[in-house]
Amino acid sequence: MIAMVDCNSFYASCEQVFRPDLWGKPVVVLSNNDGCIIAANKEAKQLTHIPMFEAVFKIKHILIENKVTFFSSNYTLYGEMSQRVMHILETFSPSVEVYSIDEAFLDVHGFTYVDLRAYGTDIKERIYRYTGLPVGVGIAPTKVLAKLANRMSKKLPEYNHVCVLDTDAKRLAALEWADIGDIWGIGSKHRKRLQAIGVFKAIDFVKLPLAWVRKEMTIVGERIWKELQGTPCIEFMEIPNPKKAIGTAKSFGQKLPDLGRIEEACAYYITEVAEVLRAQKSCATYIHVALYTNYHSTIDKQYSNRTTITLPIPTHDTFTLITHARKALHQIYKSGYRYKKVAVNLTGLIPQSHVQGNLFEKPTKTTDTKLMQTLDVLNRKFGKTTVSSAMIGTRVKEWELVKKERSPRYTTQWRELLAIGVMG
DNA sequence: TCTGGGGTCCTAGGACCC
DNA sequence: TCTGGGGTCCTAGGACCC
Repeated sequence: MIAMVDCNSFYASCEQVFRPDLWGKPVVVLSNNDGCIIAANKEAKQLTHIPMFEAVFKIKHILIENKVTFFSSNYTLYGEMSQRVMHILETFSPSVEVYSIDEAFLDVHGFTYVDLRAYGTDIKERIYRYTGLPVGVGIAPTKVLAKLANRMSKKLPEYNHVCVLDTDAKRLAALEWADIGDIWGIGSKHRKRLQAIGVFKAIDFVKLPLAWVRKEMTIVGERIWKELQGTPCIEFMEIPNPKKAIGTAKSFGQKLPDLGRIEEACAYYITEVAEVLRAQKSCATYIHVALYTNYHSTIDKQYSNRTTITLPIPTHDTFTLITHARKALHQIYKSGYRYKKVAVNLTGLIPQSHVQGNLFEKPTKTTDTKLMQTLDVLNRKFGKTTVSSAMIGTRVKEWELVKKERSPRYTTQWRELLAIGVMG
């Protein structure tokens, strides 16, 4: 059996933990640049005219009319709250797969003498008591079914956020209940195609011939089909695989026509991704750089382009990566446009211990990590970009993200700790 | 004026190898 | 008339996840 634990409206809940005055009131969290809504709590979701991912400027009046509190995203806070939840989960099972910032699978096979419903309730209550975050728990024989159980735990009040599918009768009842689009791995495209042939419920889906599913939905669909029947096909991954690509593609806070400014942003993004690359002890073989104008705009001229550079020797050296990224940027930049986004991506990631040199250069030259190690230590201790390449510039970062309504980083900054007022 | 970001996996097709 | 067979690697595009 597998348990699936998922935090309710995670980002919004994190904000509410530190704001008791907002308990029971509608709260939403905005994307980078405060562009659209990416999370909403139960109360905000009940206001049906707040669609997810809608542009904020279009519905700001609705938010204000309904007294919805909105926050810029505060990933420092959410990341740290997530770690607290994951640490608690590790006390419940020797084997935990952290699936995303707010979800984890727990391996509970062999828990023969454990009452799984009581176990799930214990998880839910302990997390709430220790962190203030509400979660749902679904327990079932496969991951896809555990995901479904988790959904039922939240949607059907009688479960009270803990649902166990431990018999075939319960499994079939769950398949009768679930809409096809509710199934993990079936997105909007497949949902529409399935509905077109009369498949509306999960139970209809498992009645389809496997050959059809395989042909129309590839092996991905086949796995979902089998998992819904109770046959595990999706591996439990306690130790995450190393990343195959590390990239960043953030929109600028404002549109930038000037190559110099874009170079600074590009160097900054490379600095960020190179740090992640080194943390994983990998080196990159390829750098992809892409440049975009604002495709939503009807008044700006549109242009976008991308290019890939193959490094002579794979590296994780920030300075080498910046040099090549800059070359790539120069290849695709055209003047006369107002740019909105630059994207950098590192791929062809290999372990740093496996870097091959070429005829003219030894690999040690590009993976001599002492300088980079020192840089990482300093920046970790004294703050991001305490020491960095001059390419990121010293001017005001015009490209920086807009975050007008960010809450304090309550759990990671001494100066932003929650202050409790004393009456009288 | 203003519209997110970071990933994964799978398949088909092209280029190439022997 | 009629043109092999077995394989790898890479990329683009599609679909999905949170």
